[in-house]
Amino acid sequence: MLTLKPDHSELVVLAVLAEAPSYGYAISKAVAARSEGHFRLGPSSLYPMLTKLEKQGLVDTDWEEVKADTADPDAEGRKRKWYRLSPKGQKRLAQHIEAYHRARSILDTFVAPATDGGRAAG
Amino acid sequence: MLTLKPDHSELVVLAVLAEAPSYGYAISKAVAARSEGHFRLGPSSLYPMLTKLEKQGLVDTDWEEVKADTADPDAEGRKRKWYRLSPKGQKRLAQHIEAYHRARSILDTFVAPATDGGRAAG
DNA sequence: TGCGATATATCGCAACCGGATATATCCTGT
DNA sequence: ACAGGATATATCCGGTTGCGATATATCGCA
Repeated sequence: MLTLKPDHSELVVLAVLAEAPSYGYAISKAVAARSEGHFRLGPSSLYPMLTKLEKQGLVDTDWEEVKADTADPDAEGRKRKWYRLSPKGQKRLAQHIEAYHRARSILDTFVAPATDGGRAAG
Repeated sequence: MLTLKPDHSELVVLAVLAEAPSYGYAISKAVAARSEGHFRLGPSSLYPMLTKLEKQGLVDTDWEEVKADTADPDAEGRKRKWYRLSPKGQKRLAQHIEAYHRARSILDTFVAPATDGGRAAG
């Protein structure tokens, strides 16, 4: 049973992370760049999803301290949370891709002008 | 700007109605049949949407009296609400299809293994 | 010193989907 | 005559999702 509305956002994020580990802000930019600005993933959509992915064990995380150019070695710098695709996440991505391909082929039959089968009224 | 999650249900219903006028129950069956059972549109999803389409003027409606085989001519039979795509609905369908095609081509670039452009971190 | 970009995160609203439920008629088999 | 399944439309409600608005804080540059 296919979902009529597959979670494209999750697919996209997992696909981006499949190429290389990344962090929230960079993922947001990467999605916009790769889609030539057609897809946007704002903070309010992205971060809750990343948290969800983390809870589900689809991604592993690490904090990076982006130290400022300061003399004080104890100074707290900007923090960057890196996300890596876990093996579980890779399997999930494969499932997403397969589901997307099936949904796509079926949707294509609806979008394409019908030749014979499947009249509207039964 | 593309929606990551286009309303596929609406696209499907409009596409079915583009072939021929139909009514709720038949649309539900047609969707299941054309998708070989992979897409399902149950009453609780379909009827609110048809009502929405009607309110937006995307479909025109007519009630059909499906008279039973009875002697009484005044007997109330089963009612069937037919939906026809309006010109406005045809335009909307065209927009849906165009949006779907764009979303599909972009999603394909995410799904396909990347060759060079658009690294995750930037 | 200030401002835009970087960076993460939550709140709350609206939309959507689907299970459960309600109502009523038609058709077929027994 | 009756039962049961198919036909046919419709609402209620809860879970999920997505997003605008908002909050906080640092970095880099002029």
